[in-house]
Amino acid sequence: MVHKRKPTIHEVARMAEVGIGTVSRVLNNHPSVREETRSRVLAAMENLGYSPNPHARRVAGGKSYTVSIMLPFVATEFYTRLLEGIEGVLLEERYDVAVFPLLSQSRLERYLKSHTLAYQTDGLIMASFDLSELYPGGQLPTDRPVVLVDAKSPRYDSVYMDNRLGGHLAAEYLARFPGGLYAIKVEEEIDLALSQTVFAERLEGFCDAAAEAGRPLRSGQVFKTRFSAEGGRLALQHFMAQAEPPYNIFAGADLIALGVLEEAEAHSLRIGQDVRVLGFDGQPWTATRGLSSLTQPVEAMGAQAARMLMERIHGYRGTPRAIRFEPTLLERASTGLPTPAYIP
Amino acid sequence: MVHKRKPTIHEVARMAEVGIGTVSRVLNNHPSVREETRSRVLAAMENLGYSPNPHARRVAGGKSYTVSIMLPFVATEFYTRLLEGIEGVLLEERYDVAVFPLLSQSRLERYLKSHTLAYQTDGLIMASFDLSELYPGGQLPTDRPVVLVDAKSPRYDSVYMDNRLGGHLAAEYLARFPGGLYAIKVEEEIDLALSQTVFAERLEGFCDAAAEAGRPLRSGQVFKTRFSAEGGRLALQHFMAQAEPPYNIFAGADLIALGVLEEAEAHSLRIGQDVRVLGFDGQPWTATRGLSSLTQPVEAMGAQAARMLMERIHGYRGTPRAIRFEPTLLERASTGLPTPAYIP
DNA sequence: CTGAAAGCGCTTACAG
DNA sequence: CTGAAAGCGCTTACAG
Repeated sequence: MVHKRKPTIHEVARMAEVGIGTVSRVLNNHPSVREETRSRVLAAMENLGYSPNPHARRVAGGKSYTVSIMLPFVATEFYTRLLEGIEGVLLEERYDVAVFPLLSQSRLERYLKSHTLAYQTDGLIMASFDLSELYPGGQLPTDRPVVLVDAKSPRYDSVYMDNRLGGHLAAEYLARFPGGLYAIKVEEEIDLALSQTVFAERLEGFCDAAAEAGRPLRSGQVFKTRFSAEGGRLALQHFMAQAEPPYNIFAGADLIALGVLEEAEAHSLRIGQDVRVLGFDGQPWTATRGLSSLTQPVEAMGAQAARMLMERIHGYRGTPRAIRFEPTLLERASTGLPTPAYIP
Repeated sequence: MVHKRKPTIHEVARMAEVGIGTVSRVLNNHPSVREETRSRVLAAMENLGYSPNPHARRVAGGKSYTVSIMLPFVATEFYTRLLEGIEGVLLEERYDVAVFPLLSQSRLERYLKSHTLAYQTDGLIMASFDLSELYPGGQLPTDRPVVLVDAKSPRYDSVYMDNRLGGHLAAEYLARFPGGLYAIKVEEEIDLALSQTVFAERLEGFCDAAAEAGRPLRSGQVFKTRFSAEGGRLALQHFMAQAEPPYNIFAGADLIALGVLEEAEAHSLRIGQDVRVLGFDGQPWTATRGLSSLTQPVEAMGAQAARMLMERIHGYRGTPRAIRFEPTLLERASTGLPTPAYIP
């Protein structure tokens, strides 16, 4: 496998019989290129298997055509889906993506120093960090455009989920069923200022709405655990030691709800009757497990954030915008919906 | 805060009263620069707050001065520590680091395509992937140097931990105590070919050595769970339902061992007597919890991998090397070692 | 040991 | 609409 040198803009220009300036113009979607010329250049690129050298573009143009995404080092499906959404629109815009999993705050600071890669990019998407806690004034030490996702700030464009509303919907829904109301409180062990509050918000919404429905939760009806399926198992054990079925459980997250399902099965409790459990997130796998869940359009949130960042990069200067997303309750077998007949 | 343009090599040259070529030479540690000249240039850089533009270096020199690290999107302390070790030596060598959390195989392939950032780097460190499963022939589609860490391959330099030995040591140690021998099997849910086998290896080593010691494990003495502290709690519950104390438990990972400790406390079992539990990893926090553990020099493994990669980048062409690291048994209160008196 | 110059692969006014 | 040329901030033979 002999590696011939990558073709450059010059070879493309020669083959398309134009100047290199023109090639550069089609590369950058410059409007003033005749359609006929453009397609000739495009054909030459295709033919040669040409792709522009990003480093050269950065030196010459002062732009990097890449965007940094900073997210907590927390390997949940949420971030996988979020990245999927973000990268989808960025790659379409021919932008590259550099992901920076933040393992600690010292890392954030290093990343933002001028000589590192992260700083050399054209914009920044930060996920799940409360900036006002990280920096006085809530302003990052960068002059590049910034968009927050799964977080809010008066200073930057932000895209966030209304987790409290999700908790509300959960309580209103579960309160309709016979039996006790229960909730699982997920402890967030993220250190430092990288604290997240999503689970706390969901639970608050749940407790508020439960009280409004005349069904306030006592402490025995809330079980605290870390984020794991096994935590859901422990929770159901705990509730079973307190009272008889049926149990109507708001798990706070799909993963936890999965554990509740597993433990219910181990005790031969009837799911959807003795135990009703409601997750949160709407992970793809909940469908096959028949798990009811408050679905989040995570990919859409990511895409939205990416689009707003592109607008900023392209020069938009308006005041910071905040886009709120709402979770949707999806009923399935785990809260009693009959399993639909299989229709081929 | 007015942003003045970053100083370039020209300004440094002028201030140091040398040519730009000389500045470049000290930047690259070229040997033929007089010591007096070098320090004059260094002083000018310091003075101006100069740092080289990495993109320009990449275009001009054809090198990127950055290394890609690919690792599974699994947020355990193991990877935090590994990165710490890798970045330590890389940053010292003035190399930048791009981290690529691999969320799926399709991502790996995209990353390795020629136009993306990952491909533009001078070398690649891959953590925890079994290459032979990912690619036929176990060879990555890149001509850059590659080093594997927490993995092995006949084709590339690799740095790995002898997990089986750790299991052995655990069994030999725990078999000395009165009471039954137990183990926790951690299920690895990593999808696709991104499968990991570390936990399986630890357990195999444990079971082999237990059998050799005349104490083979029956199926009731092994509990299967996902990677979570709550899994450790369930495990102890399970063992308690099988037999009376004492229990000598090999947890397979510190996080799981933590759950065992928590559950033991909840049942007022005496830790170090009724329950002896041994973790794996040697996480920093095990010290304060008095958890005995098989410690892994994770940072050292990372550093070793980084050094080997730098050698390759600098032109070393020898046959692939494999460096094996060994875990060390660290005794603490959780296996009965008396808590040491506090010495101020 | 060191300077001047050519060159890396692009972008972008400047003229036409 | 498009070409020729200057320039981005470096590296690296080439001469001294």
